[in-house]
Amino acid sequence: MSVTLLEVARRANVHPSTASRALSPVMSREVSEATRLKVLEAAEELGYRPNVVARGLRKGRTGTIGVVINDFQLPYNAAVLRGIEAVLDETGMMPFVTESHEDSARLERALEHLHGRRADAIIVTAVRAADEAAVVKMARLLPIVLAVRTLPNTRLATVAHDDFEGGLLAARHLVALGHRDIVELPGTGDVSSFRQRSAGFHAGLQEAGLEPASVVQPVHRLTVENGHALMRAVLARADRPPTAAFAHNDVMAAGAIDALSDAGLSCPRDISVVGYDDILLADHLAPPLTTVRLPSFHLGQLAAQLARTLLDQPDAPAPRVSLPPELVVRASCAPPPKGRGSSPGVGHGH
Amino acid sequence: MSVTLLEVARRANVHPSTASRALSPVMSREVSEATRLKVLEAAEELGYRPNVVARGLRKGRTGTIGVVINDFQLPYNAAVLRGIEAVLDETGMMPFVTESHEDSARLERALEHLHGRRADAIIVTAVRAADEAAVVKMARLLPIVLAVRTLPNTRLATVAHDDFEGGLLAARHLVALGHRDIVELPGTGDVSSFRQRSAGFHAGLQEAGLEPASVVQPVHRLTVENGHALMRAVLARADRPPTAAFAHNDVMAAGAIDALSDAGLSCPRDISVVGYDDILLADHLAPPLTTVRLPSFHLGQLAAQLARTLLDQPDAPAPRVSLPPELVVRASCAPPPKGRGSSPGVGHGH
DNA sequence: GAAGAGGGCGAAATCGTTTGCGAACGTACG
DNA sequence: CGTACGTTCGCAAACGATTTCGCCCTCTTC
Repeated sequence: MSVTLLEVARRANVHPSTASRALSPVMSREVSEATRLKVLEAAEELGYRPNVVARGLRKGRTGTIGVVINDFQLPYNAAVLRGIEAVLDETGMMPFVTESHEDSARLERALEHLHGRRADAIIVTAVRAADEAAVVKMARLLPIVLAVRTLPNTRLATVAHDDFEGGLLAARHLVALGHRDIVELPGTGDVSSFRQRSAGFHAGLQEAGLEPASVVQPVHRLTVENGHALMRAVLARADRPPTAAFAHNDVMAAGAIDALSDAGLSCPRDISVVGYDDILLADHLAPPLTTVRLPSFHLGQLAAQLARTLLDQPDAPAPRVSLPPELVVRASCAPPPKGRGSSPGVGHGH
Repeated sequence: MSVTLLEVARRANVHPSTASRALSPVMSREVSEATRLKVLEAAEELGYRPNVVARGLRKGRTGTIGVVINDFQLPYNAAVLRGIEAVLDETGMMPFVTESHEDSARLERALEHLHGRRADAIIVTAVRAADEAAVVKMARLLPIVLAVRTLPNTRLATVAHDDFEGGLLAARHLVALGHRDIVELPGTGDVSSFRQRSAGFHAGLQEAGLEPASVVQPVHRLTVENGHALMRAVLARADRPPTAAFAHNDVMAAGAIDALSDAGLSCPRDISVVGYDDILLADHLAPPLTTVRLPSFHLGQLAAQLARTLLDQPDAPAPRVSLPPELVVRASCAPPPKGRGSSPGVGHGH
C-alpha cells in the first residue's frame, strides 16, 4: 500500500541501510553528498513517508507524548493543549490526547493505553489524590509530568498554577471592597488545585479576621448546574445571605449568578461574584465576570518542555514549577449593600 | 524496561506464538483451556501490556483514528471530539487529535503526520476548499471521513450539519420578528459550512423578498475581535444601520454585541443578533444569545462509526450524512424599533 | 611506496508481535 | 489395526525501519 524504505533504496540503487542514513538528518553525514541527493530524490519521487510505527519499534521512541486531560468541553483545557502542541511541534513530536472525565478508572485506563501505545512520556493534567497509586506505578515505566494538578506526596515533575495565591487574590479583592460575609463555592478537595484555592481563600479571609459566612459541600464536577445548586443551597440557609461569593471556576460562577436571578437578587448589587480561570467570553457574561486569570498556554509549554527534558535525562531531578495567577477585575463585584460589611479598604494589609 | 510477550511465554513454559494466541480473544480457541489459563496467569503476574507499536507493525493496523480539528480553543469542537471518543472507546481504539489552525500548510502536515503514524483512518473536521487536493491525495492511502465541513466536488464519506437549513432558520426567525434590514457577519466562503450558512440565510431573505441590508467582507477566523470589527464596519456605513444581524458563530456574535455597545446601541432593543453553534454559556451572555444549535456530539459519533465501517469495508460506498440544526430562541432578538421593518409575521411562509 | 586513518557503504541483527505451515498427538471409524 | 481427521502447539518468517560491525577503497603521511 504505502511506499517503503526498501523501494526507495531500490530506486536509488543503494542498500536500504544507506537509504536510511541518507534520510536521517543526523546520520546523513556518514554518506556521500552524491548518494544523499540520489536517495532524497528517489524518496521525493515516490512520495516516501517513513513508517513511524516501524521506526518506533526499532528505536524504542515513538515521538509521541501522551496527554491526559479531564474534558475537552471545559474551555480551560484548550489553552493548555495549545501550549503543549506549540512546543512539541518544534521537534516533530505529536501529543496524543485522552480524556479521563474526572473518573479514576478512566484515568487508569488512559495511562495504560498510552503506555501500550508506547508514548515516550505522559503529561497528566487531570490527576486527583485518589489516582496517586496508579500514577506513581506508571511513573516507573515512563516519564510522567503532572500539570495543573499536583500530587504533593510524590516526587514527580510538576507544573502548576499557584492556586493558593489565586484564592488569596480573590479573597483580598472582596475584602478590600468591604465584604465581610463571603461564601465559597468549592470544587472537591480530592483535587490539589481546588484545595489550594480554598487554602488561599481562607488565608485571605483570616488576614481580615473573617470566617466564611457559611460552608457548602464541595462539588465533584464544576458545571453550570452545580454552581446553580450550590448558590441555591447558600441562599436557602436560614441566616441572612452573604454579600459575596468566590466560585472555583467561571462556569460555576455563571451558574451561581443564575441562582441569584432566580431568587430575585442581582449581581453585583446584592451579591458580588468572583470566578476562576478567565475562560473565553468570561468578559461577555452578564455581568462581565471578575475572575482569576491563569497563564495556561504558558503552563502547557512548560509541561511539554519538561517532558522533553525528562526524555533525554531520565534521571534529571524532577522540578516543581509554579506559575503566578492574576486578578482580572470586571463588573461582577461591587461594595456590599449599605449596612452590610465594613468600609472599603479596612482590614487587609496591602 | 517493559515486560514483553517473550517473558510471559517463558514464564508459562510455552512458545511465544502460543502465548500470543492465548492472549488474543479470537485466536484463543486454537489453544487448550489449560495453557490459556497458564498464559493468562503469567501475563497477569508480570503485568504484561502488549506493545501496540509492534503489533501495529505486524498487523498493519494501529487501532488509531487520526482527527484533524481546527482549534481546541473553539468551544464548538469539543463536543465533536467527545462524540468521536465515545464511539472509539467501545472497541479500544483511540483518537489521535491534531490542530490545523485554519492553515492549509498545517493541515497538510497534520495529514502526513497521521499517515506516518499509520492511523487506520482520518477524520477531518477542518477542511477548506483549498485543501481539496491534499485531502484527495491522502484519501488514496487510507480511509478519510470529512466531518462538519465538506468538499462538494469529491466522493469522500461525509458527516455534516445541514448548515443551509441553519442559515434559513436564522433568517426566517428575524423576518418573522418583522426585520427587513438584516446584515450578515460571515465566515470565509472557503469553508463549506459558512458558504452553506450564507446560502440558507439568503434564501430565507429572498422568501420574504428581501436583500441583505449591506455586505461585509467574510472573515477568515471567527473570533471575538473579528465579530467586533465586522459590526463596526457595518455601523460605519453612511446609510442607516440594520435592525438585525446574523453572525456565523456565537463568538463573533459576542464581539458584534460589543461593537453595538461601543456605538451606544443596545441589543436587542436597537439591533437583534442571532449567533450559531450554541456554545457553552451562550445562554449566559449579555443578552442571552438566540442561536442555532447543532447536534455536534451526535455528529462526532457518526463520523467515528463511519470511519470504523470504512476500515472494514474499504470499498463500501461513501455516504453523505446531513444532520438537522435547531433554532434556540433567547433574548438577543426582538422586533425592530418602531418605524423600522414590517409587522411581525408578514412575509414568510410557515 | 607502505602503513595507518578514515570515509562510504553493504550485510545482517534487531525491536515485539502475529500468523501460515507443519509436526505430533490422540481419537474415531472403517 | 491402519487410515483419516482434529486439536494443540512449536517453528520461523514476516512487518519496516535503524544500527552495529566490518569490509573496501582512497587519501594522507613519513
